[in-house]
Amino acid sequence: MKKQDDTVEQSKREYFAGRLVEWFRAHQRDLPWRRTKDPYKIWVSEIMLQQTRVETVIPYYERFMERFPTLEALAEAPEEDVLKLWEGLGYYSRARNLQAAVREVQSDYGGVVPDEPKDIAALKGVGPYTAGAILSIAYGKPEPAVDGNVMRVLSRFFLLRDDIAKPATRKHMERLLRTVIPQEAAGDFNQALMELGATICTPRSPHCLVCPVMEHCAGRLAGEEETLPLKTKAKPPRDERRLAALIRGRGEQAGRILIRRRPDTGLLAQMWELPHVLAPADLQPAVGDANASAAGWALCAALEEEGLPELAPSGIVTQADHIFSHIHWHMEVYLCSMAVIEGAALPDSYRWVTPDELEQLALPKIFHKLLSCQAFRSVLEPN
DNA sequence: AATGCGGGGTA
DNA sequence: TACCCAGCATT
Repeated sequence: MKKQDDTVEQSKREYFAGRLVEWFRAHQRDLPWRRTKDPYKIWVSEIMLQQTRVETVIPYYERFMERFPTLEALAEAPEEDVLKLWEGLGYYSRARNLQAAVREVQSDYGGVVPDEPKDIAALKGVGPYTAGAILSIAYGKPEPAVDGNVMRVLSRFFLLRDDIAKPATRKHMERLLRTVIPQEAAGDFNQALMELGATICTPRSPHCLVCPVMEHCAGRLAGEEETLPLKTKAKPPRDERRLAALIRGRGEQAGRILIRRRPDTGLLAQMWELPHVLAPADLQPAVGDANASAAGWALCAALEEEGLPELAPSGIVTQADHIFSHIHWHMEVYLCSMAVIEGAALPDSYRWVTPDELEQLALPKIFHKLLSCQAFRSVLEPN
C-alpha cells in the first residue's frame, strides 16, 4: 500500500463506503440503465454519459435501445444509422468507436462483453473510467471508476488539494479508491460516489446538510467545500468566422440543395453540412451589404478552388453562432448561384439533396439551426 | 502532459 | 458569463 494512502485512516474509509452504499440503496434515482445488468446496455449508457448530463442522455438511450436492443443488433447495423441516432449528442467519435468495439466483441469474444480489466480496457472508446464502470456495475468487480463527480467528492471528503485537471490526480484517486471499494458492493459504491456528486456534492453550493457523509467530510470541516476541487482553467475557444454557401439546384436538381460530407476524422467527422470555408484573414468584418458582397465573392472563389463549378453570390441569407469546447464559429450563409448544374462534375463529398433526404442524414446542431431559420426556409420556398 | 473533440444545463 | 458535465484518443 502506498504511503500517502495511509494518511487516511482505515476506519474513516469504512465509514465513507458504508454510509455511501446505504444512502445510494435508499435514495438512488430511477434511471433506465439501472433497471438492467446487461453489460451491453451498461456499456452504451456509460459511453453516452461521457461529458454528458443524465437528463440529456435519457431520451437518446431509450431510442438507441429500441433500435439496437442487443450487442448483435448494433454490430450488424449500418454505421450511418448509428451516427443518425447519435445526432445532437456530440462527441461523435464515441458512436463510431462504440460500434467498432461492439463488432470486435462480436468477432473476438463470441458476443460476450469481456470481464477482464485488460480486455475491456483495450476496446475502442473504453478508457479507465468506462472500464471500471462496466466491470463494477455489470460484473461486480472491485475496480475504481473515477469521473469528474468522483474527483470532486473525494477532493472534498478527504481534503485533497491536488489539481484535478492533471492526469496524475486521477491515478492517485484510483489508488485511494482501491483501498475503499467494498468487495461485495463495488457497483453500488461507484454509482453512489457519482450519484452523490450529481445530486448533493454539486460543483457549486453543495447540499452538505443532507449529505450522508457530512459528519466526517474533511473539506467541510476545513471550510473548503466551496473552493474544492482545485482545477486549472481551460483556455477560451478561438474565434472563427466561417462563410457557408446555400446553393439551389435547377433543372433535374430542382428542389434540391448542395451539401457535403465531412472527412472521416476530426471535428464532426462524417457528418453532413453546408459547404463552408474559413473567412480569409484580410476580409473585413461583415457590416452592411458592401462587406457582405466581398465575403460572398471570397466564399465562391474558395469553393471553386475546391473543385466546384463557377459560382456567384447574391446576398446573405442568415447567420448564427455556435460554440464548441475549443472553437467559436460565427457562421454566415450566402445564397450562391452555380453557373452550370446539369452534368457538372462535383467533388466526391458533395451531393444534391431534397429537404426530405436531408432529414435522413446526420447533421450537426449548427446546421440544424441554420436550416430551420425563417430566412433560410423562405429562400427554399418554390416560386 | 497537452490538445482535440459537442452540446447543453446551471448559478 | 463561467463552469462543468458518469472521458477518451492522439501526439
